[in-house]
Amino acid sequence: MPETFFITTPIYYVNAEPHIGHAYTTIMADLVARHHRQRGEDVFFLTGTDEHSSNVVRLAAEAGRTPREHADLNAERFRELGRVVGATTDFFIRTTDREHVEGVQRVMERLRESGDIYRGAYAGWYCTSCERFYLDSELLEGHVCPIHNRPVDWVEEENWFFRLSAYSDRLLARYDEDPGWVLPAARRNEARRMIEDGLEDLSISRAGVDWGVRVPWDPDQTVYVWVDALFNYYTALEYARPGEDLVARFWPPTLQVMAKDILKFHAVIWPALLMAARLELPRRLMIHGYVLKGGEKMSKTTGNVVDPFPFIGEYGIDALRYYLAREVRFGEDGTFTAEGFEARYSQELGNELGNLLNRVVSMIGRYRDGVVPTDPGADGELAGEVAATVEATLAGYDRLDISRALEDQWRLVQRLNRLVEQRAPWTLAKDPARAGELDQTLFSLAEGLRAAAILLWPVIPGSAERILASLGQDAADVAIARAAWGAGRAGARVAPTGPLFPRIEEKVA
RNA sequence: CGCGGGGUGGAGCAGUCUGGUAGCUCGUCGGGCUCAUAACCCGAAGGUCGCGGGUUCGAAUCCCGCCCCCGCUACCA
Repeated sequence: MPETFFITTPIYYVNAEPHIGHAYTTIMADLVARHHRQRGEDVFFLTGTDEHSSNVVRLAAEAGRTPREHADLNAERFRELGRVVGATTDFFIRTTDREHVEGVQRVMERLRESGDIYRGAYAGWYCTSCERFYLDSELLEGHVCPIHNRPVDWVEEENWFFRLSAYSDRLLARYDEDPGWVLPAARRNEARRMIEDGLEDLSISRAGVDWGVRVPWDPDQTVYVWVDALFNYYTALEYARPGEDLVARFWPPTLQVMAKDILKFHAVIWPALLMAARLELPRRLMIHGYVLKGGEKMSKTTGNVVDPFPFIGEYGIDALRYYLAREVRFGEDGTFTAEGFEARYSQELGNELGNLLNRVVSMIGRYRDGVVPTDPGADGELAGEVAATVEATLAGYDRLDISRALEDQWRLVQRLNRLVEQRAPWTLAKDPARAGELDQTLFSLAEGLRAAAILLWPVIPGSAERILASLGQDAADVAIARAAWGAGRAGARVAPTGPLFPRIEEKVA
């Protein structure tokens, strides 16, 4: 049985406009998912949309729609985003799915059995946009929400509470037993600090909200949206493939990817809820940074939101995947600039990688009638470098330092360009006595490029497949094992192709 | 106030955990090559690593203090 690998993105809030940040999260998760598929693992990649909360009801009403219509419309936009960025998602969950709703209700019963659910009174100022209570001291003059600048409501209600405070020790123990549980370390420390500073019990239901999951034993209450949302990771497995027990096969998540703004929900509340429900905790959480625009957080207010769609239309999805993976160090904030994007596209993808394929295929065509020479077996040094790059790739993905893995892979690409200059095949070709050297050089170039394509496949899948096809290799077989020196199809016939990353004159604003 | 991140040649970054010649990409300047998407390769110039103290034979890296920027608040990954 192959190892299983269950990876998730957060579910995206339907009220949001899909922007490059969502694309980034999905793309990074997809890189990891694809990489593990290359290793031959049994991968399940989950994403979806978060559709409940009174806020959805309000916005839907403002748009003259029912909540359902509103959610349907926007969920589709996120589904579309996933398609456009090339995400190999296995299932797209919507929290309004009937099966999810029922799943959450079953989970609520499990939580209740823990004995850590109790009924409590809550009175305070509540902002429906924030979905949270405020202290008097936190509010602006006249009881106005400091975030939304809207009046808050005085709410007195009986809610169901989760005894989160009782889980501090167990949570800290989890952190201690595996320092790599939450990555990167800075985020782990931050989460730990939240726990050490003391946890308050969590209200996990709301009264008077219709658009949500009913608390099974108290239909007047609906489940707090975050509890509803978090358990998507579990409920999805219950019904993603009817007739199959994916829970048994995939639970718990091997890796959960998310941005730093939802650290507390995933690194504190979520594991506590799982403990209460007697479910295994995720093996690892990866908290990534923000894609900044001009060094600032993107915001609709300041109008600096980057819409990924035009860039994808102009340059192709591989270019965006490559740029984000390379430019933004996984785990840290990074900056998106049109100039940087164009620079990496033309310099690295076009000039270095695309042109490398072009010149290699062209030389094999010109000097060897399009047939890759068989391995003369004398390029041990290059073979070693390829092997080292494979190792660096595996290690990089294991540490989730994907930017680093990509840098290492790129060094191989650059090494191959250098090899062309060093060996100067055009000179070798003029001297029949050096035919052996020429064979060796052309084989090594084709072989190195073939390995690079396989290693780069998670990041630039379409382009990698084109490279393999152009080299006369099976583009469908991208198993990491095939990146080994000499593992390709022998005596392959190359097929010239158009430029992989054509030069582009127009610029996308 | 508190929590977190950051300040490294013109620009953008790595290196800081595990002290020991400061590295990468772009840009600039000079040279080479001609297989290739006017692409590729080689070389050079350019940095007192935010400021001040301390530890040390030795500090970008460890310790103390200070300054500045950013996030934690938003439609939002």
